[in-house]
Amino acid sequence: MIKNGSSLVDRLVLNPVQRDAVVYDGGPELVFAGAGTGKTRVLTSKIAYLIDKGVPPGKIFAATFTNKAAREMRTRVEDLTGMPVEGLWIGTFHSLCVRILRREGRSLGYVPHFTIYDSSDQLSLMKKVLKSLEVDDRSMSPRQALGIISNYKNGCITSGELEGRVSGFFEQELLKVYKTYQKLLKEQQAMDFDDLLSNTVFLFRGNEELLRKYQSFFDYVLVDEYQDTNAAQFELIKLLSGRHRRIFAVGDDDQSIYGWRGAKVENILSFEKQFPDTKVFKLEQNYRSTKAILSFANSAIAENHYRAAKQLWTDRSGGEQVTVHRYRDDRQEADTVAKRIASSVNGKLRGGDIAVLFRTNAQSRSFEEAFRKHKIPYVLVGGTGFYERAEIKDCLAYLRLIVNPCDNVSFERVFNVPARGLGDKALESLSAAAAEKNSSLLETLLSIDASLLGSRCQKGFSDLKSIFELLKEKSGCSPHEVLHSVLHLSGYMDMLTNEGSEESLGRVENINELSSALGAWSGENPEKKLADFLEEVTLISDVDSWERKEDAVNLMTLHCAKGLEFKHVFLVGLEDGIIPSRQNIDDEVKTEEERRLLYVGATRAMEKLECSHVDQRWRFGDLLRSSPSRFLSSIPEELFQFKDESSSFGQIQASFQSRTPVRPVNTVRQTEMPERPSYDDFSQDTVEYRMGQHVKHKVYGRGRILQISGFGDDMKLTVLFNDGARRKLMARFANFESI
DNA sequence: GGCGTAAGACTTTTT
DNA sequence: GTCTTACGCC
Repeated sequence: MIKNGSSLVDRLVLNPVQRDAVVYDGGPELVFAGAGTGKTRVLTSKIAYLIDKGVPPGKIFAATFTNKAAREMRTRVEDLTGMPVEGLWIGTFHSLCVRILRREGRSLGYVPHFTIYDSSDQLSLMKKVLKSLEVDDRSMSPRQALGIISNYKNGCITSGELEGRVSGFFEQELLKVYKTYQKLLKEQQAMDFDDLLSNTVFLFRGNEELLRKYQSFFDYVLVDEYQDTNAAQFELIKLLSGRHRRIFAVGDDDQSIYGWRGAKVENILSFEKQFPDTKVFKLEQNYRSTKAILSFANSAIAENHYRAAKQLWTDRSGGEQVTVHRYRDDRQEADTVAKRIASSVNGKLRGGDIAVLFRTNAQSRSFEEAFRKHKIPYVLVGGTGFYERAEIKDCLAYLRLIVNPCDNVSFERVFNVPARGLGDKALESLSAAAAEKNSSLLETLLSIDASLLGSRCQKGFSDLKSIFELLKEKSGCSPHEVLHSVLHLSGYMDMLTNEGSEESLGRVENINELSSALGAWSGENPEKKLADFLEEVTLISDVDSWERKEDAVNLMTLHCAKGLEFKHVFLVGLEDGIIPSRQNIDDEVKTEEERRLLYVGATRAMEKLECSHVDQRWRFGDLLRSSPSRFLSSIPEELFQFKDESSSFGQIQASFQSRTPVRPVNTVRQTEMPERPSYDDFSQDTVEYRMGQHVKHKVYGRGRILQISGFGDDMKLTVLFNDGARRKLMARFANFESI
């Protein structure tokens, strides 16, 4: 396969710009890599090139966006170099940081086997924090508090730094919450996702010697998807490459879609300022899509102002025209897409070559139903993952407690599962004892006489105590055996089998699946421990476990689709309020991110792109009317073909824009829609309402309309009144007074 | 003091 | 439509 004598760089299949980017070795380097321009190829070639030049793999730090990308890149590098690349630091920022924190976290007060809290664990902890601080839950919701704290952490701002900087009651309150939340995390030897990044930064900030050690430990710092790095990741990169400045970043500002998670497009746009003497390469030749698709995507993204100048091109001329379909409702949309897929799949085009991409997970439902109905195999990427199921989380909570007995969140999750007569009062008395001993709940339970806790729950406590005593003895066994013991000693399996319902049978099946997954994992990683399994399971992402199946159509969100490609792509639900999302529609910066999301979706397609929007969509059990996405109206008509299928005859219409006027934001007005005979009854609406409209109610006073749902006699209005209450009213009974 | 039922909130996107 | 929370019952 490999010609002897030729150097590796000659064997790499690269165009001139790609090649220049791979061999450049003169300091900071930024590669703008548009969609489909061979970004992964450049990155893997670069790593292979460095290794071939004699850089030990262990001296390369390469951050990718998903674990899947890391796995694939490792394999490709091994293919290119022809040898295993032991010791290469490649992974997501989160997993690379965990690796550093497990080694060095002691100086931050963490044991090596600390627990990683996922978002539901975070929520449990935050609820506890707000309760203990007696924060009025009307002024601050747990989610809101977590969101703000997450922003602080992504910016590496400690609660200490906030001190003295905050004013106002809410901020003072929040600071207390932030402090308590962090204090509890540390007491429980747990970190949330944000901590993994920020704590690594704090570790290096606070320890010059350690920083120097890691600065010389890594000779090269490579970052994929640079446009989606946040402030913490940026600082980490800067710290690690501080000595040698050998930093190589690849990204595409047009594909920055994680701003809501703290990612900063500025990182890529101001890279040259941050790292002087940067050499910039621009990959603009697209090898993925047809010209028709690329023109459509280019035109959509051209509306954005905040972006680096560039223009993707391809020498693949022509291709099938992009189509935009209009459907009556989301059911028709799903059904028609399913039918079209069924008829287009053949020997050359398999289900696995096709993807249906949507903005929100909720949209997947109608497609799942339609695919089942038409017997089309599909895989849904994401949604509620296996490891988020209650029974799986319960099992994992037991396992976590064996690894880390300080983990009170896990303890509270399972201390009465299966039910053993322990409730709030029992927890209260144990908590009090734990506070007195300055110890965790489980450790307290194990160390004290159960009879000291309330008389009523003694039996339960002594049962629980002996369960964990027995489990402790098993902690030296293989992870698989430990899980087995958990399931049987805790009574969890008995609980499910005794119940005997269909649901509990499903749960048993899931647990068996977990058990075999753990067994298989142990087989593949004999040297790894239970703690490693728990870590992997927590840091796993939706796409990580996705594998293209030959015949299964892929259903996923636009975010999940990043980095993937499919021959045929269906971009569905292109409506105002969906994309751009309702909560981002009034904000210019956020709307630009939504447009990039559309761009990401469109550029996933290789041969055929089919877009759609619907007139009405079910939401919360109500039928909501929608209008085509504003993004569509900025794309020149000649770049796509519009097909109105909302009346079931699917006649082709010459023009998109002339038939479907762009309507003002969120107005609900039947008459603005093009004529649709079957829906004439809408016009019976006698009163018109707008989102945001101010109204005055006889009883509740003044307020503002937040949402309108249903139509005709069923129209419901959600109104936020000035007394702070949110009420849902039937429009026809509302009888608002004139203002 | 725990357990079951009904109203209530709720959906953007995820490591 | 689904998951969470509050309340009343046993």
